Amino acid sequence: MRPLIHPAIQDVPIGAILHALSDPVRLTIYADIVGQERSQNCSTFLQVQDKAIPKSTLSQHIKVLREAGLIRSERRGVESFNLSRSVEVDAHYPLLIATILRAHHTQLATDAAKTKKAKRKR
Amino acid sequence: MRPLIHPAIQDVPIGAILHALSDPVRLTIYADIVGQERSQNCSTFLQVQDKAIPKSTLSQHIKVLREAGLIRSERRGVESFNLSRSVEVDAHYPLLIATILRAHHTQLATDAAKTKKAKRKR
DNA sequence: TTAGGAGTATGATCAACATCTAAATTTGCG
DNA sequence: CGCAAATTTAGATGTTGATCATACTCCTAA
Repeated sequence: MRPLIHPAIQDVPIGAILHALSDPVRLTIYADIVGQERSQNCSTFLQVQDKAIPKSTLSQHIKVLREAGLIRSERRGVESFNLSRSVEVDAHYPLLIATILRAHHTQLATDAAKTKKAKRKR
Repeated sequence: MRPLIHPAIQDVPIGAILHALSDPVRLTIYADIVGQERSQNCSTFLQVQDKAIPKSTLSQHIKVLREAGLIRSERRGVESFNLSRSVEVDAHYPLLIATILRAHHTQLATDAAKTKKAKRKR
């Protein structure tokens, strides 16, 4: 297996980061990785938003996040752990991650409110 | 011509915003619109980064920005002016725009430095 | 040493996107 | 009215992206 690619943040175009996080599945996974203190192994994400995801799909998503410089994947024995590179990203693009994640949470809350309102109307 | 679509910010998924700004051409155009106090007509952007862009392509990019809730297009006579909706976006997703634009500028600076260094090596 | 589990690579498929040319639409003006 | 200017739409094309099934590589434990 080829070694995993972990680019330096300066070499990652901002567009690649935005693209990586523009996918709802990836944004959810990434929010999870950042949120957890401990790093996560892949299998943690086999369920995203009540939807089962095949492990190959998952692996692709994680690859995109990794090659956007957002996470680091470390192999420990059989499994590999994914941890956020937010310190590095913050150093180069201050507040970027925090702001996007905040927007993500805002949206989750907004969506929940909408669902509630829709139910009330029925 | 159909009326232009200007969604409410709450109805725009964060992914749509990130996707709209993940394209380098669009990010450049958007940065320009936000940067200018006065709104811009389309023809302003016929040149982006030393590259000529056909009007129709430009129109598409502006449409994506508009439907991501990022800009407002107003027709005045024959032409249409584009202005940033940053106040509205800020209200819903605080700091999002400023942070992304800052990252964009950082990247421009970094790239310039790289080019300079590459030239020095020759 | 080998069976099994974790993750990755490959390749297929379908959808979405970026780009362009050409044609259509809208508006202002003679 | 009828033309010209600014922009949008339509249609075509090549590219990238998302998703999945399958096959593969590594590592570990029995």
